[in-house]
Amino acid sequence: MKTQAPQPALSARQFELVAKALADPRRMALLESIGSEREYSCQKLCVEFPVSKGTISHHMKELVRAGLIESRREGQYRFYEVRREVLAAYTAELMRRVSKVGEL
Amino acid sequence: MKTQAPQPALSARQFELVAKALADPRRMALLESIGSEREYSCQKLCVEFPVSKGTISHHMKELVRAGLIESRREGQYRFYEVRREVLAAYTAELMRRVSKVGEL
DNA sequence: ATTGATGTTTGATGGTTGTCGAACTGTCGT
DNA sequence: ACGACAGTTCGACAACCATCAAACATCAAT
Repeated sequence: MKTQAPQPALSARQFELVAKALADPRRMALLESIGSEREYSCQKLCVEFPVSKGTISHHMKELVRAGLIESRREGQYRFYEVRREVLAAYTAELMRRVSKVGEL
Repeated sequence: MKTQAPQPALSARQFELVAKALADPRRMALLESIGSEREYSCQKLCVEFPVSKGTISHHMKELVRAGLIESRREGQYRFYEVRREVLAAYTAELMRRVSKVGEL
């Protein structure tokens, strides 16, 4: 019997991508900012973080690639949103992988 | 009201170390092997993984530094054990950091 | 003490990656 | 069409890191 809602289990590939994406402090900080509101504009990130636009763009590409962020375009602006289900799936898979067999 | 047992909250520093430690696939694999039993010898890891002793030692140092592994010496052998509370604290902190304010 | 086995440390190397600046693309007003 | 603003992409560079081989340290048994 399942006690948790059936998360869409990450592929081994995506698991790696998420882990890598979360490993960089700057990327983690970006993720946190975006997560602090329902959506977050790229422009706002560029103002908030002391790095070049190019660097922001690079990091966002990685976060999207990992599936942790969904991006939407609105005119000249781009908006980001955290996909918490993916993050939840990652943590679930993480705990699952280090659980002893035959233990809860 | 708290629904979860109060985990010993990771420091910002340890949070980074754990994220970094989990980012390398080899290190993750080592962690999984160790987690598959109550304890795991370094020797067994050296046999199981197709990398040099030096490399294993390096990875284990990182895992210990992150607090994910506890190591114990027994005669000429060294044994490792996963610290699941730390892993749990990491995932908890991870979810906490990307939760919107005023949302469950 | 000498040998053999287990880990650790060190130096070198090749690959990855975070960062910048600049060039480029795309969109909105005027 | 032009200029201003928003993002992306590219080339280069420095820092980091996974890996190896070899030297070193530690322990056990002969």
